[in-house]
Amino acid sequence: MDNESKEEKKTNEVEQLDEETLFVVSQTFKALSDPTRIRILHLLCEQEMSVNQIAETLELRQSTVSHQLRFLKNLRLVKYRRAGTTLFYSNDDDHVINVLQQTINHALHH
Amino acid sequence: MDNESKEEKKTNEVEQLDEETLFVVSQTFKALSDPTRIRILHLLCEQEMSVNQIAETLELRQSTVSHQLRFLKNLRLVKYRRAGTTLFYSNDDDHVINVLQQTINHALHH
DNA sequence: TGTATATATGAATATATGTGCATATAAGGC
DNA sequence: GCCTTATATGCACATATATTCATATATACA
Repeated sequence: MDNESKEEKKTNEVEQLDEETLFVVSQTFKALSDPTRIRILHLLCEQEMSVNQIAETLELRQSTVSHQLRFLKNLRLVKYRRAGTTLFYSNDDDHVINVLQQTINHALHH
Repeated sequence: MDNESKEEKKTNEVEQLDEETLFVVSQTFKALSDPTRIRILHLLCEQEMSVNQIAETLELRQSTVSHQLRFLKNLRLVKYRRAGTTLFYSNDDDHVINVLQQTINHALHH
């Protein structure tokens, strides 16, 4: 009989998720569960943008955008580069962006 | 010059998401943003299970599981089949399950 | 019809979350 | 240094969410 490994399951038994994995996964999806954050990430898929540009494009308050960018930054989903007083934000997690695009396309074509 | 279509973007301009798409996408990710629902869906990936089986396996109250299953059922992420007084729940959306597994694997191997 | 078992539901509660206002910080130009 | 511009942050508030208890519903069976 085969030895058990983390990647395999026993007969008829599903491995349970450890707490850390559960936390990371739920946090990731939480980032994608808010319409404002989805709009921001969708913008940043294709180009980098300053906080004010994002706010103007999406018709949101500057503080709202800044708050959400902090959220996304903490999860390392976005990064920024400074140019004077302006911060240009951009995508920093291809896996998550990919998952987002997949799901958007799935929703659009249905 | 090419005509514009819903699927293409103008030069340097990202198409904005319509409200319905935004709602569907955010709801989908909201379903995956809670640890309890993740655990339930992860269980149901591989096998169908009754409400009580889920509750026992995950050490949750019956009512908690039932509430979350209703949530997942409303989004058509799970379905059930009746056998007497017992309801066997199972996965009903391969796309979402796929996205979940992808992200779990991404989290596990990092 | 009555009882047992499985599941669903409503109300209550504690907690999390998103947004806006006001203000702080930071960088650049004068 | 002062002023302007861009962004971040703390607080307050309204709303959403997850869980629990108690109870309702539904099916099977004697």
